[in-house]
Amino acid sequence: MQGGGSELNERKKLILKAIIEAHVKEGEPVGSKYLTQNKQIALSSATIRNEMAELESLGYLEQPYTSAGRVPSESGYRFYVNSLMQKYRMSQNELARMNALAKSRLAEIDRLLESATRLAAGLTNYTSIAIKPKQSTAVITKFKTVLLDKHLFMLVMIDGMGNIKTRQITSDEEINEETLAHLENELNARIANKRIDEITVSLVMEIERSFGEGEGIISSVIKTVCETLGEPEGGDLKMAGVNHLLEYPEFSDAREFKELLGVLEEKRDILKLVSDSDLDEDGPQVLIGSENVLEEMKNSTMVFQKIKSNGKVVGAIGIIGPRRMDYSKVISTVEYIAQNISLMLNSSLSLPEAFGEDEN
Amino acid sequence: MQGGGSELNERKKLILKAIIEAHVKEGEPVGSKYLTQNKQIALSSATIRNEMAELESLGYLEQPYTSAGRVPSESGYRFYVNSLMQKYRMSQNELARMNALAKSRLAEIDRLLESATRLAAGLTNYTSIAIKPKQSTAVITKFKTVLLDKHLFMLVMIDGMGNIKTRQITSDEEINEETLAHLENELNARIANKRIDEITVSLVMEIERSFGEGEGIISSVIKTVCETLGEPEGGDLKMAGVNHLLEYPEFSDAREFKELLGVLEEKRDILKLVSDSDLDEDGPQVLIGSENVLEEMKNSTMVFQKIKSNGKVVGAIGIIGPRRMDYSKVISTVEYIAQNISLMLNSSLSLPEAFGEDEN
DNA sequence: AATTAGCACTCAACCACCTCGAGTGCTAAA
DNA sequence: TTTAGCACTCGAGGTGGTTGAGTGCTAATT
Repeated sequence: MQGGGSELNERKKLILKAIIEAHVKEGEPVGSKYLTQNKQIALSSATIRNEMAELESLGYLEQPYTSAGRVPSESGYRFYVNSLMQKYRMSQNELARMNALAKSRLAEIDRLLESATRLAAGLTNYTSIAIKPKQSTAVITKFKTVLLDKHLFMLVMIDGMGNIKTRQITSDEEINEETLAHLENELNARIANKRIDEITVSLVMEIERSFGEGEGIISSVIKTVCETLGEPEGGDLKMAGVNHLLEYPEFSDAREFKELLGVLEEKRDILKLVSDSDLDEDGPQVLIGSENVLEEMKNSTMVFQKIKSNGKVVGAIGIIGPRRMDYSKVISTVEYIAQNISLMLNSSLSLPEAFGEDEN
Repeated sequence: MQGGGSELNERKKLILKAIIEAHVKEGEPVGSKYLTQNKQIALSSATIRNEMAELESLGYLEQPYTSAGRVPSESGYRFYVNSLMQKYRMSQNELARMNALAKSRLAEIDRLLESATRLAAGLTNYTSIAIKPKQSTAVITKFKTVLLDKHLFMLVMIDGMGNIKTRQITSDEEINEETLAHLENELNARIANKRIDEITVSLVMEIERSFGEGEGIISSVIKTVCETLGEPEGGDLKMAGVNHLLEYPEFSDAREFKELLGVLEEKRDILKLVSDSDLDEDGPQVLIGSENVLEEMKNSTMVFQKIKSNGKVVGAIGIIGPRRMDYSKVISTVEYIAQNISLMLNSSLSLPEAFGEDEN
């Protein structure tokens, strides 16, 4: 289905490329006559028709109905992306907007990803998503506490991946700095670096015993910790530019669009899709139509790239649109943004290896 | 346009109510014959027709075209909501789902609102939004710092409204606990309780002077603080169940739906709409069609209620759907959820009044 | 052998026309 | 005051015809 395309001579490649680019631009089936306008193809419509017929029997083109023009098939797009496509040249304006992101120097990955989605959606006119994978917060390596009020404090947890999570916890009893410091020590001594199944009742009781009184908060703290460890958690998905999709006739069918929207809102499936994808692949990944496992996306294309910080995947940024998509532009954009973010994260001085060897 | 409806006799009210409820259920214009099936209305179709004609001339009904049935007008819905509607009785199942939210005991308003939107969308089958108003973080009353790593720390800021914001800040130089404690003190002494226009360069220089060395971080800290104060910030909008809207024929027109989606994504306008609404109104507020100022929402209805914690508005929860909406159910749902959340927030022991008099 | 002109054929899109029926307003009878 | 009866309106939906872009095939041309 995908066999390298070495069976295609140069002329077929030229025609296929022209058809795809015309179709992407116009959104309509491309006929033989239309292609004769193309200066690169100095052939009569009849000859082009013959070539098109062959390209169709090879599976690269499809005909919506007899006597309509041709439309690229999934394999057609795939071959185009793999072999035919030229690199997209960014305009000055586009470059400027991307670089503005880099200059913003947002430290938190959450806020950075949010800006990145908005940017990607704005540049491409498709829907953009940003993903933080559901990394298993297997253990918490370090606890910190901050007293906010007599009855309220904040628990800061740093996990093995260098993620920082905060939760606010209220207490009926009054809390003072000492109690909190004590709590912090106990947590770091007894709970830190333990998996959820290693947090036993006796462990909790030990902590409670070490508190003379004021042990009221402990159970809610432990509950919070366990929730943080246990939750499928982390898996977060932001999106922007959903409304762009409605500009494309492909999504004028409400039912289909509703399904896609449902998947995007549900988040779970998309997160899985990205997590399951080839981990070692550093560059942009392109899933065309049914290459997406999800039934609801069989008429869409997703382009995404993982974002690495110090060798670890910390997120991904992607674009979702119709199968008929400006692949060249989208792929370049995703690639450029993802690379920039990775760069920004790496330059803001490494975190991970520094953890755990610190004090505690 | 809206005049109390005292001009309507009981029979007209009965017919108007029946028309609206039939139209909400069926989604199509309601004819006089259809209404004769209604046991409550023991009249012939001809009589009903006469009444309908009068209701139309009073502005409560509209006719899509001669010889179609009648459709409620905006004023019709408005009158229905104000005077005709009966209280919706929740089913056991619905009550159970709402109470599950109350039991979750989420402390942070963000996460609470997120759960609430999902619930509201699920219960009503419309789109639900949750809003945190852009309260002017005019001043920060208290700073806290947490050292996370040699080159990274977290700045915790508590503003006048009791909101807690955290930002991570990286530094090229190494940071130690003492530097950080010093920084915290300086911030609390010099920056706390100052408006953004009161933070002068000389103030910053004073702080820098008080640091022998390691003053490298100060500028980025101040920058972060100013960003936090200056940003329109805070205004946050979550939504859920957008795809539900596509089930209603009202939104099958892609262009219109795209506009609504655009407004929802842009967030700004919706936030403004809710912020501008009657502050003193405690109950649910219903904006039908063009009662929404936004052009894009003139065919939609928004029902929302503010959420108060200790007398202050800390958010709102709402439903957006077509004008033809199950008002009774939606209003009850919004009301119930909003009340529950307010209750939860109040029961988790007051914050605001405790701030500022603490230490610092 | 490869290319092209020519031609018959196909089929969605478009339009004009028609029928159907739900629903109306009005009038006159009950 | 209510209702039966009737002529009328008008969108929805179906039919049939035309148009034209596009095809595949064949035969002529290079």
